Amino acid sequence: MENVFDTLMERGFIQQTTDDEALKEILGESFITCYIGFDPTSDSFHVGSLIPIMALAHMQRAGHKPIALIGGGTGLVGDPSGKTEMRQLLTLEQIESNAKGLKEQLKRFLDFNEDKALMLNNADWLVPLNYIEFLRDIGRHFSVNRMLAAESYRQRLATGLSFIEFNYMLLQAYDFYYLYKHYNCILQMGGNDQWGNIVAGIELVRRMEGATIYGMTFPLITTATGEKMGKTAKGAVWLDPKRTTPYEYYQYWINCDDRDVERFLAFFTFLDMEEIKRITSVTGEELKKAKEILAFETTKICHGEEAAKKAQESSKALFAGKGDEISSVPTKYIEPEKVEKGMPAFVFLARVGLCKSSSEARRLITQGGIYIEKERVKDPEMFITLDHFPKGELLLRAGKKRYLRVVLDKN
RNA sequence: GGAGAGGUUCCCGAGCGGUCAAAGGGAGCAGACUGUAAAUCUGCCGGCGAAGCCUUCGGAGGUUCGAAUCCUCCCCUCUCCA
Repeated sequence: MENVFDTLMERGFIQQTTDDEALKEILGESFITCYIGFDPTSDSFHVGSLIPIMALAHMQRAGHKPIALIGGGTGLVGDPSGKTEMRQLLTLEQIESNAKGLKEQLKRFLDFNEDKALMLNNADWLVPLNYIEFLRDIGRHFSVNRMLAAESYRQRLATGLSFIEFNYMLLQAYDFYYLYKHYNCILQMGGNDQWGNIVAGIELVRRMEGATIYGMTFPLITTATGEKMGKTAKGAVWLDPKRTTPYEYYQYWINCDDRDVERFLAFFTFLDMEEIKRITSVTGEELKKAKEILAFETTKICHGEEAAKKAQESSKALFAGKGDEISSVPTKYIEPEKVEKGMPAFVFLARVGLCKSSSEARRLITQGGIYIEKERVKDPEMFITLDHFPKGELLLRAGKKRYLRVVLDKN
C-alpha cells in the first residue's frame, strides 16, 4: 500500500511537519493513531474545514486510526491563534449541542465502526482539571518567554491578549499529551495556524515522557482569486444540507475558477492523482467536464450518491437544457389563493424571496435580470396570475445562475 | 485616574449647518462578451404596490425654519501619560 505521507504530499496537504523523514518512515511501517482538533463554534462544518477532514479520511484509508477531537473544553477558552480579536466565549450547552451536529457530519467522511476512528471531546478531561495541580504538573514545563515569541501570539500582543486566551496553548498541548498517554496518539495535524500549539504539545510530551511525537500542518488554502475557501457573498458553504442544500453545494464546486480545478480535485475528492491529471489536462471549455466531476464527487462524499445525482440532473436541466429533473432546485411553496388575485412582478419576486425587497426586484427587472420560464421580464409591473402556473409551478431566474422554483401548494 | 484622537450606509473612507440617501474605493448585484470560468466594459448598489413619502451618519436629549455637521450628557474604540 502506498505510504499516506506520499499521498498527502502529492495531493498538496502538507505545509510542514516536525520531521518529514521520521514521520514518513513511521507511517510506512506501522499503523499509528493521529488526531485533529475541531472547534465546536457551530453545529455544522463548512467547506473551510474540509482539508483537515479529508486528511483524516486519507489516514484512515491507509489503515491508520484517526481521532477527531471536538474541542468542547478548549472551546470554553477560545484559541487566539490567527485571530485579531478575542472570540465570543461559548457556553457549555452551546458547545455540547454543536458537538452533536459535528459528529453527525464527520460520520460521512470517516468510518467509526469498530473503533476504526474515534470521536472524543476534550471537555471530558479538561473540565475536571484542578487548577493548582495543572499549574504544577503542566504549567511548569512552559516558558512564558518562549510563548510570547510564538508567531501565533505575535499579532495579538499588539492588539491585546487576555489571560484566558494566553492559556489556550497549554490546554491544547495537554490534549496531545493526554491522547498520547491514553490512545498512543503520536501525530497531530492541523492548519498551519496551529503550528505553535502542535509543537507545544510535542515538547510537553518530550519533557514529561521523553518520547518523540510528531506534528503536521496543512496550508491555508485560498481560491485563485485570493478568497478564503468556502466563503461566498451569501456566507459560508456548509456541509449541513439544511443550510446549504446539495444542489447549492454542487453549484459551489462547479462554479470554481479554472485555475482551482486540479487542486480542488486533489484536496476534496478521492480520485487518484493520475486520473485527476488526465481530466484536467484540457483547457478552455473542456475543463467544464472536470468541474462537473469535481462537483459530483464532492457532493457525493458529503451528501451521498443519491443527492449528488439529483443535484447533477437539476444542474444539467437548468444549465445545459438536458432533461427536466429540477426537484432539487431551491423551491418555494406558495398558496394558490395568494396568487389568485394576481400581483405585479416586482411584488411577486419580493414575496417569493428571490429578491430581498421590492426595490431590488424593480431594479433587477429594469436591468433585465429577471426571467420567468426562460423569458426575460421587461416590466416590473407585469401582472403575475395563476395563468403563469400552467403546471402548478413556475421557474424563476435572477441573473445567470440564481434559480427559484415556485410551486403552488395549499397549506 | 489624567491628556488627546475617533465612532458615517456590507468594509475602507470623505463630508463638518441647507444643494446629503451622504464623494471616492473595495465588495456585491445586473447587463454585454463567454464556457454555469477568468479578464474587460457599462449600469445599479436604504426602504415603501413608487406619487411623493419614510428611516439612516455610536446612544439620548437640545439649539435652529433646517443637523451626519453646532451644544449637553452617556456608551464604545484607539494613542499618550500615571
